[in-house]
Amino acid sequence: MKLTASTLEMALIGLLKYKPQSGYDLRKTFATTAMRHYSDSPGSIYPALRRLQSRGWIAAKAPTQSEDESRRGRRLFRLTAEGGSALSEWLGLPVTRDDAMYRIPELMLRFAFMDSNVPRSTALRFLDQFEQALGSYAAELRADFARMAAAMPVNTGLLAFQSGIEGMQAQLKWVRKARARLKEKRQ
Amino acid sequence: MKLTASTLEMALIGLLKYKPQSGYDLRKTFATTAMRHYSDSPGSIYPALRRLQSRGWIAAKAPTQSEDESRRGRRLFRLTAEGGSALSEWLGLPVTRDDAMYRIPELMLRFAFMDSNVPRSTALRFLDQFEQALGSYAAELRADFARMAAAMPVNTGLLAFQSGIEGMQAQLKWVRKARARLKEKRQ
DNA sequence: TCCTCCATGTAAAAGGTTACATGATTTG
DNA sequence: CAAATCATGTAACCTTTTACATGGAGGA
Repeated sequence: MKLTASTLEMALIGLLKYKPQSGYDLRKTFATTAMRHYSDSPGSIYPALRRLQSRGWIAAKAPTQSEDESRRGRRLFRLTAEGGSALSEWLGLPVTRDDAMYRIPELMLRFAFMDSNVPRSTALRFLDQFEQALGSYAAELRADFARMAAAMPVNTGLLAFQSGIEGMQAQLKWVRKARARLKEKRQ
Repeated sequence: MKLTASTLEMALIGLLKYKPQSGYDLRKTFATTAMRHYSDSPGSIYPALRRLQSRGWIAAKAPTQSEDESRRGRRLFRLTAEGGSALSEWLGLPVTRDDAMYRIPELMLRFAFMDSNVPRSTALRFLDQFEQALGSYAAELRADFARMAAAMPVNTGLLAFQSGIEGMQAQLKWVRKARARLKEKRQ
């Protein structure tokens, strides 16, 4: 079995955990909601659903029904037990420095799906690790900035670089606020 | 001729405009500097250089030399006149709402390369258009947020969404500061 | 000569985009 | 039933990732 799944696949898994849906439903979600960064093209969704199905993570809603397998028309998918485990495992993965450097969107997707899928402690650990990873990244960025300012007399280049730094600082600020929020409402 | 080029290709073009370099030099830049978000794998760089060469945007440094074409070893590439035009055109492209929603990294790459390649007025127009696009995007995000807060009782989901909003606000703040910087130093 | 970097080449697989095709279902 | 819309399928192409292969240059 494949050990890694694409971000699109995990987005599908998370949405199907919420409730069984058709490929078309999922496409509409990607097309019209805050998840619009994921492709809503049939050429990405339907093949992804096939992969997930052949991996055993999702299944057609009523697998025992005697319907013709090759029929067309609306087909609901649901998450299997294996798919649920895969989701939980993915949500509980440690946050690495590389994640914070290259995969922020995936991290935010993970965090978004944590509610009602993993205990709050997992979300809090995620935020702690995220903060640490961002701190480590910040050190690297400062070194880069020094090297860059020395080597190139490039105005817009330095400004573009600063945009990255400020984005990271905003992310760091968010992490701290999010943690405070999660702790405060001790449900 | 292809009308669009990948972001990696434009990154290569911009670096080659700065000075002629070998594929290995470019790989090292991607591996060790602030441009590390671009792939430094040989499987992406060398094929990309081939594509640019066959498109006429770059050429081997001394094209008239009688060297064996199929030799290995270090080979410098330089930007051609066509490549320079393609770069200028790309830098001068208008900033759309879709750019601000889906292609921030490419926008920042464009801005980084503007210095010494296009007049300052182009950079200022870029920032104006970027600000307007971000404002349009912000309206959409607010609508999303309202719909989302009503539809889902998801804590971490809403928090993740806020991270996106705050990132956009940080970007907006940066745009204004960058414009002030560019205007102040009236070189 | 041997070893170690430097530097480029390439094949296979995976995933996404675009564009088109086609089967169902609803509505007038 | 005709038209529009819902819903899925798929083929061609492109780029990237991964992994491995190969050639050149310099030092011990």
